Amino acid sequence: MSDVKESIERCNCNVIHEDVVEKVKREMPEEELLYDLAEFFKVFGDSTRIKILYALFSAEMCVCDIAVLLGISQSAISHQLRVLKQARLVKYRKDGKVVYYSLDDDHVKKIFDQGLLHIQHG
Amino acid sequence: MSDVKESIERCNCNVIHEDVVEKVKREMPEEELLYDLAEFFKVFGDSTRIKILYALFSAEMCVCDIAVLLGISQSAISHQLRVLKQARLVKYRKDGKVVYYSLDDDHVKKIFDQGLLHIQHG
DNA sequence: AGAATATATGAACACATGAACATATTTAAA
DNA sequence: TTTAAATATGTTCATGTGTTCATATATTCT
Repeated sequence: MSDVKESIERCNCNVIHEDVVEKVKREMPEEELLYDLAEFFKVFGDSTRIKILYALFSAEMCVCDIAVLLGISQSAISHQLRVLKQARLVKYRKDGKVVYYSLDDDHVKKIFDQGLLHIQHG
Repeated sequence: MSDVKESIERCNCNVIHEDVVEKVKREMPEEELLYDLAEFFKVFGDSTRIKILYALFSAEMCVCDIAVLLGISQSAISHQLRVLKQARLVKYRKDGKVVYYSLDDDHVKKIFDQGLLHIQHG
């Protein structure tokens, strides 16, 4: 029987600090959690969605208001609201034909603030 | 002369809460800042980069170590480290042929923690 | 100087993604 | 029950992105 570990992890270089790699491997969260985290941040990786979220920091808004505010088509806004909804970042309330969206998360503001701190290179 | 504002912002719906839109418009940060913020979060929107950053939470590592740890090619790791470097999230130190990477930001951990809090739906 | 090693880089390819457009759905009013 | 209005959804298209492969650069060792 050949060594499994050896066949899986192959690298074209030799400087492997085994102790460091093992230590880090033990401290790393599960693969799936890190995947989910990346998916979560992917939602923030689009300026249209960022703008929508920032708008909702100020007030609850209907789809049309957001479209007018940002100068983007209603369809595009609706598609992005869907993404934000799936990520459980916004919630909505219906009033007749009009759908009002608002924030559904406390962490977003903190995350954005930390991001801004980094950008304004602190 | 036609009204400029009118020609720019056109929407196929009529339910526009002018007061809300104006209020939000005043409170919104500059367009460019929001764009930069989206660009910043875009860096976190990839699981390979998330893994690299989490690895560096535990220890300084050379490129090869990271490649072995994550089971990803040296080339791919190097490309992603470049992205992280450009975002000023990691720094490096050369020791002969070996290049050691480490974190260059205090906000990342806080941002990740907030992200995890959201995921583990709090 | 030449060989070997660690990392970086360029090009190509497969895949993901956002916007536009057309259309469907839902609700209210006539 | 038509009609109109607000929003949602499906499709298409152009663009962006991550990985691989090949190769370049840099550094050490002989």
